[in-house]
Amino acid sequence: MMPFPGATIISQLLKNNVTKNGGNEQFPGSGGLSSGGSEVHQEDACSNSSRESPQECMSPFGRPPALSQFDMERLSDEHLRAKRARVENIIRGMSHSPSVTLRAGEGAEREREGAHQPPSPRESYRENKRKQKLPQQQQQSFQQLVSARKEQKHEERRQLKLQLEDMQKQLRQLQEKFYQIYDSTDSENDENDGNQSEDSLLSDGGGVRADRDRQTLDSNADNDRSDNEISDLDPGRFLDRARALLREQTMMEEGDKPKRDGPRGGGKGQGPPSMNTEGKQLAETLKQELNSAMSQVVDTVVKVFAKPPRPSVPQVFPPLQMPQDRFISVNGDNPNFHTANQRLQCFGDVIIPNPLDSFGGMQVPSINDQTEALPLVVRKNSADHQSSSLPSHGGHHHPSLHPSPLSATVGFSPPSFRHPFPLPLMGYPFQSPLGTPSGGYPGKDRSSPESLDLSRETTSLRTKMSSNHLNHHRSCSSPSHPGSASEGLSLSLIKSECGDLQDMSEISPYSGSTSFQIQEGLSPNHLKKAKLMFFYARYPSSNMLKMFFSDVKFNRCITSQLIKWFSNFREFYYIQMEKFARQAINDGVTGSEEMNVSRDCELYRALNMHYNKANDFEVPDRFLEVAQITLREFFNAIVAGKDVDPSWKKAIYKVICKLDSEVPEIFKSPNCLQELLHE
DNA sequence: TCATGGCCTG
DNA sequence: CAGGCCATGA
Repeated sequence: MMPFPGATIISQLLKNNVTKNGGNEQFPGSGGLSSGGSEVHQEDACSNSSRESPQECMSPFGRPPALSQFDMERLSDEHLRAKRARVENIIRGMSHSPSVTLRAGEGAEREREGAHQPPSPRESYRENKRKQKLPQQQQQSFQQLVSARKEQKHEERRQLKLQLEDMQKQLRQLQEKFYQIYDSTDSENDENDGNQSEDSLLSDGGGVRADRDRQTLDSNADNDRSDNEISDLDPGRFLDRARALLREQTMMEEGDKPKRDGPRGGGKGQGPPSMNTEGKQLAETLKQELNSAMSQVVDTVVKVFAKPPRPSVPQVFPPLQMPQDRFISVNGDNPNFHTANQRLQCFGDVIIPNPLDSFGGMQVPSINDQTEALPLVVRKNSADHQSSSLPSHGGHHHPSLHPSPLSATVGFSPPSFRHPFPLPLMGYPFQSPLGTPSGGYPGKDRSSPESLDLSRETTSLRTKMSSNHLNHHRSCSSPSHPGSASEGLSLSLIKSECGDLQDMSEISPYSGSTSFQIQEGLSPNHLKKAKLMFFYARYPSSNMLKMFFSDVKFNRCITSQLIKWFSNFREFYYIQMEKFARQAINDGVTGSEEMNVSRDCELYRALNMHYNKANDFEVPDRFLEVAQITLREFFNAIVAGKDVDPSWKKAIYKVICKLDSEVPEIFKSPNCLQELLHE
């Protein structure tokens, strides 16, 4: 509703009626409204009732434009005035009727003292509601009435209220008049009419919220005669009907008694032709329309008067849950862990736009069909040929070459990286291009480091993007040609590959620094390093881990986590072994010696994908041997039916754990990743 | 009792 | 990959 509904609504209501009536008819009760007072006898009662609670009329708003606006409207149409005068005469005549007076008085009485008769549940609820509102309204009003000017406005609003009350009374009287007409024509058969009109009075006197649908329902419930069609008819048409009805009534009273039969005299069957049904319908519909209009007006005014003094309703503005709470709870006692950016990304359910989104429409390389023909495990005699036939040694993969169904999922990168470690992970020398290797690694000859970061990350990206597809065809044999790949890729792509690493670099105050620092947690790079170490050692001891992760401040938790990592690595490793061994058996392999593990076979690819996803590390040959041994162990055990024993794998584990080789010294360097991956 | 590994599950 | 649970061995 608008800020000035009290007045605006009324005029609007009347305007609508004028419009509906084609500008020729006027709302019957508007005469009383326009006069600024009431021409009816109940004026005193109405005034008293409204003055008794002046605070109810107060409003913080300015002077309602109702009167002037209204008068303008009235004066603008002389014709309407004439018509209105006619109706007012009727009303005046009605007001002398005892029954009308009584009922109108009851209406006023109700406002003053409450209902003498048991009110309908709806009305009693509404009245209680009103009474509950009063104290707050008074309180708020006194706070606002600090100046005489406001007092004046207050008075004006009260006047408006009075007018509304007058209008209400007149409408009631009009209603009553029609009920009377109806009663006079159909008195003996309609015992419900009294209650009906009473209900209408009760409901309209309170100004319940104007709900047309509800009123229609109520009307239908109260009265079976009510026709759904009727309640939807245009009020203007009913005003016409009302006048016709009145004319008819007058003529009937003056002249002879008309016949009660009529072509449409069905239903209750008593009454003048077209009077019985039409009168009922008219009464019904007019009642509803009046109720609706009155309820709307009164309710709106009351609502407007009541609303401003109560600025804060708790239910309207529930306290916002501050995201900081969640942040604190998430990060516990280490609020310095995240930068502001990081904090944003920590709001688990909040999607933060990040550079990774730039992949949205990106396309990934398609899967090479040739991979489907790759042997599960490379048979002894054919291994070399298979290997040499692969076209993509150091292959160039151009991401935009082939659109693929994968593009949809690949492009949807996770919006945030969840740090698995509760403690700060600062200072780990990840592969930042700004970092410089400090460890003197007497390594093999490497390719020149220029643009190696870019190419390496690009290769990694390529791998990562296709990581969902095990059969993705790519170079398996030689990670020593990484520099040739696609310098054209944008930096954002490269950054996306770093993904979690990038997050780490963003939050680390030591970002770009080569200085080492003992860390209190394991970083993603530590994980990567551990995976590479797995190529040498499947069962590293805790002491060995401490040696190779010297940049980590070891405690029980860190050790357990590292051990757990290797345990998980082994789990995956053995699962793959068993899977491929069973598959080989299903494929008809009869002897374990038929199986070789080469860099071209699927088993190796699966393993490499897991431990060396970026394929930027040259897997030692020894690992292939161990893998082959493991595979054959599984094969033999399964063929021998040992897998019926629930602990049949333990024997294999015993064998495999002895096959660990020494981890190269370079892994002891905290910068080993940079150095290793530069090869 | 602790450390470790395996298994299962989310 | 991590957590929980259990079994095992020192």
